[in-house]
Amino acid sequence: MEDELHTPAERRRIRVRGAILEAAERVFAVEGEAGLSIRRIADEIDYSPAAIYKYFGSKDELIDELKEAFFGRILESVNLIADRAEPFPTRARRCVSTYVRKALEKPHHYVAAFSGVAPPAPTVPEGCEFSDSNRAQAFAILTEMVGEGLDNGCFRPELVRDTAAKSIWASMHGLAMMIAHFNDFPSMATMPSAMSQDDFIDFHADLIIRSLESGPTKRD
Amino acid sequence: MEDELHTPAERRRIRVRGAILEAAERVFAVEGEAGLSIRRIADEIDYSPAAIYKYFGSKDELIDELKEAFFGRILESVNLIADRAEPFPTRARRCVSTYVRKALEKPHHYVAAFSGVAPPAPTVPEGCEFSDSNRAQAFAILTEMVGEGLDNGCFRPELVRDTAAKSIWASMHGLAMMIAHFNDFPSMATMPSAMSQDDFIDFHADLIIRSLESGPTKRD
DNA sequence: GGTGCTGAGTGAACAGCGTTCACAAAATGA
DNA sequence: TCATTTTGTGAACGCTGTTCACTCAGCACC
Repeated sequence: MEDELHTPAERRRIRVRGAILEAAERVFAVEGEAGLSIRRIADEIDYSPAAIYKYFGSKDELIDELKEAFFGRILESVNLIADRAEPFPTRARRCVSTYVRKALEKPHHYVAAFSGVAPPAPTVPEGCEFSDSNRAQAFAILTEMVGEGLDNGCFRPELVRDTAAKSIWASMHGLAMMIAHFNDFPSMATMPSAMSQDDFIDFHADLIIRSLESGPTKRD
Repeated sequence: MEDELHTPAERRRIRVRGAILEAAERVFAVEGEAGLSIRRIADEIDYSPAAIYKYFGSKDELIDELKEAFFGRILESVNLIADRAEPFPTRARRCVSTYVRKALEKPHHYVAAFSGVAPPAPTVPEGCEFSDSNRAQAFAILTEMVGEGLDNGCFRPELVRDTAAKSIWASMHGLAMMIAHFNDFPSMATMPSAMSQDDFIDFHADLIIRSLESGPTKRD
């Protein structure tokens, strides 16, 4: 909680660092990873390109920080919904739809966060990944939710918490990626008459949760 | 079916073009989009970098051809399963799991195919996309399958074919992306004891189809 | 057979990229 | 005030995609 460091040098440093991140964030949100270059950031904050390397070890390191911060904000929003007092299966559905909607506020960020390919061997990652903390937190929210559904009998008892949680994550991640990638999803060019994007997110969330529910489910 | 063009010049041209694509495919599969450069391809086939531009308009054009070919191969495999005589809900599940498994045979290809972000405005795409033909075919397979499930009463009658199909696509796409991105999915570093990757794919496929089924579903 | 012509292939160059490095300037601690 | 550390810079290296003037081989036609 004691974020305020007092020496002028330290305050100056985090201010410049923040300016770099903020400029990068701005460019990245609009033009994506392709439009973001070290020289571009340097122009934006009126510094020389080399200066940025006094604050970040590499471009990847800088971008990773952007991605993780954004993903953290998504999790924050989902957490807010998860803790809200609301009847259960509805709340679960809202968690899913909130995740997707939050992710789509900055499609470039979200897609970039998942765009690397991890190597099969246990070597150091090539594609940039999430910190274990973010992965773990995303995962914790979901397992907790599944656990709740199991406890109150809403979900099928034979389900394994962790496994079901990963399945939910995969499915909602897929929708976020689809909409981010195809600007016209779910309408799609070949099939113009379709559900609105907002309605589709809710529909998808319903399907995801429904796949876990125990009894024959009925909706209002 | 009359692919054989007779003039030596024409045959030579498609042979060189094929060599370029084959070299690119090889490098791309192992090192991904990052490791693939025009100069690298040129080295691989003992041509000058400029020569490649006699066969492809740009690097993006070349890579798009790789991606589409790969996605086409995925669809081919899924189509084979979809047409096979097999009891229905099982066949539907197999379509989903086949899609995921095929996609994961070349993770770099699959991830790259979905890595661009389409602009919100109806301008020309910035991220590389699928040809409408591939999108349409992927979509056609799924809608047909959903239609079959609706006809034989296996799926809930209130479902809309196209909407349900898109939802399936999103969910299975999500799993493919997850496994491609996190090398340890679904185990994951923080939670090592978990289902095997193969079993998880089947489990996920089961959940996806189950979310569409009408009655209380029971499995063997 | 000689004569254009079309297309394949090339080396050199351009602009941009991430990154490094020796160096100047400024801020800091004594 | 002096020494030291930190901050910022310009120039360079090696890489990238792409273009362009150029050469040369193969083909059609008279």
